[in-house]
Amino acid sequence: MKNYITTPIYYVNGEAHIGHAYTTFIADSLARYSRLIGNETYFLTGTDEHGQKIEESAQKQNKPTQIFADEISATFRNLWNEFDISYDQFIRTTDETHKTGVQAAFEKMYAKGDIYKDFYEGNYCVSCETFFPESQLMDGGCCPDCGRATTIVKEESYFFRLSKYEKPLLDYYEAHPEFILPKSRRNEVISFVRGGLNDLSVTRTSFSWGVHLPASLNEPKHVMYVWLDALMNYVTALGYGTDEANMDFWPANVQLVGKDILRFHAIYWPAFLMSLDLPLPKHIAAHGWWTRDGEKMSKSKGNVVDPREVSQHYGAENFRYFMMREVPFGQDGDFSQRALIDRMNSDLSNDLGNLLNRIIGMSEKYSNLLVDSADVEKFHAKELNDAHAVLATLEPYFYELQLHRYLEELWKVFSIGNKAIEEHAPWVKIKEGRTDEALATVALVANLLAKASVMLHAIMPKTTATIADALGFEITTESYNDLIIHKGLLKPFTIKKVPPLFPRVEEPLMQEAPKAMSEEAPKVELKQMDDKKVSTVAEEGVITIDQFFQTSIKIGTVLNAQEVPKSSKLLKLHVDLGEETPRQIIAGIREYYSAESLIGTQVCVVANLKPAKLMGMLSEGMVLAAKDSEGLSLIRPEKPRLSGSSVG
RNA sequence: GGCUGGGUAGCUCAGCUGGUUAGAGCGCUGGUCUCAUAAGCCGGAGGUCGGGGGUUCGAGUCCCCCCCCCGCCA
Repeated sequence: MKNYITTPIYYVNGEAHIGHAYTTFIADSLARYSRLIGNETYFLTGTDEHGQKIEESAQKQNKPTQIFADEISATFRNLWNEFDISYDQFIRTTDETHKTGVQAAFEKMYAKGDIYKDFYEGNYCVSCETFFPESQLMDGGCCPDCGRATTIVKEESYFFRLSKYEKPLLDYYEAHPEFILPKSRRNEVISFVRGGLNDLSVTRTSFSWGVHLPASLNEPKHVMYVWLDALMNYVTALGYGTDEANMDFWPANVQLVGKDILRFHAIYWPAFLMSLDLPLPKHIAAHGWWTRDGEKMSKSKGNVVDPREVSQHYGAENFRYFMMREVPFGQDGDFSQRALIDRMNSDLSNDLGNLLNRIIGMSEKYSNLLVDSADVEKFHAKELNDAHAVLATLEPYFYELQLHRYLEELWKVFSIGNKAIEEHAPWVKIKEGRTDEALATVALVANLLAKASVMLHAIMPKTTATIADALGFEITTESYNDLIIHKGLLKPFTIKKVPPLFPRVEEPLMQEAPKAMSEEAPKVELKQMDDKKVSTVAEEGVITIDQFFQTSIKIGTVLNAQEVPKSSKLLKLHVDLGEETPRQIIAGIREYYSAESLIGTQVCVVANLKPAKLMGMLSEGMVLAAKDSEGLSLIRPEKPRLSGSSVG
């Protein structure tokens, strides 16, 4: 079977970040898995280098555009090389073969009548390389995507008849429910297409850094729209429009994209392919974003995760394991050193690494490091069966891109191993003279580790190669067939003593990201939790003194305060109300008060409010504050009072 | 505002077409072994399944209303 896997080509307007790494890790894992199980596999990545933005960035740096593109492109390629990404080709849209291929495609679409010449007038955002209709612009004519100013551009342009493909696309989505993954994204695309598709302007005359139109059209002023240019890379890489050398890999099996560029890949791209009479890829798979410590990453906050830095401190494959294991495909993930460390310690050190050490230790003591599978089936048929049952369930997860589930299931094999050792206690058997039984248990675990390593190989290629080496075999398609498909066992071997593969990590190894106070502070209405209660109690806006005193307001001293992750509004406070334990109060005041500034100060707290959960945390009270258009002001005692003093 | 998806243990989530005491991993906690990376194994605590109505012999699972969160579109 032929299997073609692609990442998007990355735009060379900035350096690689965790998002690029994530996409590439997934794609690499898919490619490695595909090769392991014996598929003929082609894995493509590369860089997208055309467009006005690149031209301008190069000018700013006073560099020829090509040199600028060369440099940034190289940073991506170098990073992937450092990460041992197993790409078969690194395409660049400035490659001559690519340009030729795109021109061939353009010619074909034109000949078919899918591309025609007209005029385009509209508000153009240089940064996003996109025209926006008047109705979509923000105040002052700014771009709805990036917020930068747009300019009115009228230019001669060629158009692609996207409207013609509205119906065929909808039919295709309908007939191929697995085309767009995950499903939630599919709904978005369908509803977008149902809203109607306009023809797409696919050439520009306002700049020149792009693929020129085919000579046959004699249009030297025009260059191609970057997205037409860029999307075509997936087939020009296989030789479309040139030597066609690898076109038998088309259609692609999985084309990975970030959720931000799904629309281009799920609408424009299949429409282009239909126009070219090429089959559509099996899956367009959109993954989510990463945040850090619950916050969006941005350069201005200085909390961007540098994949190189993480890998230097924690190990590239550990990082990679973490990303694959932590997040269901399509969902956003959160990177934190704590989460990474927890994963490494509990999954890698405790379950996997320690298990290997256990059998190294035993075989050294009991059999001079010799491991023989001869008696495994005799004494451990059950464990072996259980493990094979687990291994047999794994494959679909990979095809569904559910790598986190894949790994979760795979880990059951290590659990079987750890339990088997416990249950059969080889150290006891040895004392009883039942050496063959003890050694069978060791051999069982060696085989479990071997099998699991094979299945983990796509995610952690180097680490699993080390394990395999220690267990006297090599991870290849042959050993996959032998150990997994045919449920074979390891030949007798001498186990190699290796130092712990995953030393436990106790403390964060990297400097923490600066805790950014939300500097943009969007004006959002604070949720007044008790608005409704007050209004129901207060008929006609008047209450009795008794009703008022139903509310217990007390003076509290803030002992501790910290930002609530994933929330721009909330602070978590620990407030002393003179009770045995301080109250935890989640207060929506973060936009106006920093956590530090509150510690040690006094506030007024509604003490008998029914506890409520905010962002999953219990809030045992409400801090009183006054609010107007200027913002929020906490109500505080004029002079310090004892914690717990009542107000009224 | 319109349309998706979702709100289940401290955290991250599983729970197919409604059916015994609602599950997993991590975390917490009690116990225990000693081959091992203070790892492993066994046990435990912890959930009015967002709220309210309804259908049903029976609802986390179906219907209606409401609240909240993410996303897409306006």
